[in-house]
Amino acid sequence: MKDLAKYFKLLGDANRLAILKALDGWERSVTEIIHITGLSQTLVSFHLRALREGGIVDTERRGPFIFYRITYPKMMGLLKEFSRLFGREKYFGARASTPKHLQSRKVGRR
Amino acid sequence: MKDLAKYFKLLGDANRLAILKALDGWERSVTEIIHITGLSQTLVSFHLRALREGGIVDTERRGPFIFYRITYPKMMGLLKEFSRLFGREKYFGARASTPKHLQSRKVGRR
DNA sequence: GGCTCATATGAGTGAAAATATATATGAGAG
DNA sequence: CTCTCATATATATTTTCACTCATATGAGCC
Repeated sequence: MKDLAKYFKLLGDANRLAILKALDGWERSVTEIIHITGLSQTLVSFHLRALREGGIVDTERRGPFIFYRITYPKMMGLLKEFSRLFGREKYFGARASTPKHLQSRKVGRR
Repeated sequence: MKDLAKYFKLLGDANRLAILKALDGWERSVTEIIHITGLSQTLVSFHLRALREGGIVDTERRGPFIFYRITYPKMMGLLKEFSRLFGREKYFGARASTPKHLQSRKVGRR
């Protein structure tokens, strides 16, 4: 039971949810995540570490950038179902897009 | 976003998950929950309050007993999907049964 | 009324989690 | 090798949370 709770604990923070939403369907660099969420660099880095150590996100360094993506392809779908269940559809309905000068990549059909 | 995080925060505790599992498909009195989970009366009451105030469980008093049930019929299904997603199927695979001398009621097809 | 069983509440404590500030590391450009 | 940009980490502070202990409330029975 404990480890399942661990995953929900990770999802139980508004800033981490915002980060996951930013990653929905995309690979994104930390800088992008910072811009999309409006959170401070340290705070984003802090939460990314938590998500990474919890196994919820994956990373890959390419040049100076570190790209993050969601580990479990189906997770965002479940998040949206939860949203709907609780009458909070609006929050996970749309995915953030990417300013052109930033370098994220759409994640292939997974 | 905030309120969605609130729900996940509620799910992010092993004792609360144990309580929800005890309620899966059943209405249960507090005493039953105490016996099934093995948690102290105060602790169960404490977590039930959190779940109740978060809207995740409903209550109904019948005589001296207060029966608790899960508010969102589909929630346990989603919990199980999450479990599977993270490779934690075992935890929400089976539902607890009821000792005969206790008074819980199966919840109708919902 | 007083007694008992079922459950809730309030105050206090320790621990963990979120955040901020400061500093470090790692990669590429020149 | 130095400078800069991207990102991480260490430490301190603040806030939130789980838990316990003690006590209260509410319903039924005598």
